[in-house]
Amino acid sequence: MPEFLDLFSKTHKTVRALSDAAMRAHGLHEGQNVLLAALWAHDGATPGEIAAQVRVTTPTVVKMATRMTAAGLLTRRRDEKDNRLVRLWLTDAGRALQEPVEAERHELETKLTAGFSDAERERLLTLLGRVHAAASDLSEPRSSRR
Amino acid sequence: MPEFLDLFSKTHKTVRALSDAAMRAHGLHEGQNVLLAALWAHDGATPGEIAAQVRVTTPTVVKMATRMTAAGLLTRRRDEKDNRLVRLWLTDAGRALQEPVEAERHELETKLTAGFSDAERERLLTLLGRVHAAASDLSEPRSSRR
DNA sequence: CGAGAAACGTTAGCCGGGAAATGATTAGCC
DNA sequence: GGCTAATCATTTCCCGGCTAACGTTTCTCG
Repeated sequence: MPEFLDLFSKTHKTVRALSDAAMRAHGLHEGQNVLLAALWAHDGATPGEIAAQVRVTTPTVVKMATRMTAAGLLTRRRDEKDNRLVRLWLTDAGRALQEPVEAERHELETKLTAGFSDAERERLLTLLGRVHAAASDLSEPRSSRR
Repeated sequence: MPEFLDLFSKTHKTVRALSDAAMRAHGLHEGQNVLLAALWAHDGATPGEIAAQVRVTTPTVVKMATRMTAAGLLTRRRDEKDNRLVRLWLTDAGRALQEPVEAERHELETKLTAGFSDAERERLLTLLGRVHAAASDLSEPRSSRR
């Protein structure tokens, strides 16, 4: 199996497990933190907006929002001016998670790159960034080519 | 949001989408290729063995095996000596996918690291490997510490 | 103004992945 | 030898993610 692909997915799996456990400690499921992050930055966003920003499909956001509403983290309300839109609003509980969750994620990041010098950390980000750019180009060949 | 965690998950998402599309071209769903790879290396393995090797839970393998059996990629047969065990055997169709699928994944890997010098590629693998090691240690603190 | 097009959210159905409970079979030990 | 332990696979139920189909509401254009 390809070296990079293999290592990359293995790494992702273990990192994801850690992230999952860290979020669970705050009563969240993996992935819900990114939806919350979108609202922390822009409360009252619509499912479509969030989906686009988080790079996920709208149905995914809708389902997560349903569960998170049931969990008391946010509320749904239709936009009064444009009744096609639905806006998601944080509850106090949802807002209260911002600081502890952000701290938790920052701590995880620190632990994962413990032992890295600033230069190494920088190199890793740069190289990963190039892979990301290459992957993005492959999935949606923007610009260039004629 | 943490820099590395963010970039890492974004990259994984796009890479995964590419991998998914590539596998779909061969009639597979994302992830099924790793199960097949396990069988290509050791036909007749049990769900538990595969799960351990692929770092996934047994139920996941069982469910995938059910679908892949229905798709004609493999067959289930209980071990004659130990009837608790179930052994998964490749069908001709499952075996026939090895070469094209491996080629496809190798090609994807090449495309993702296009433009990388050998040294850069090596650095990326090394750095990712360190993150993987750190994550593994965090999830199951083996050895050390007293 | 009114009908068709466009923009949104929602639902349904599938897949991979996990935890917990169940069921069957074998291993071990008194 | 028989009863309890351990070992496996399987089932059930969640969650995140995607695609496709659907229903509403708003736009737009004749």
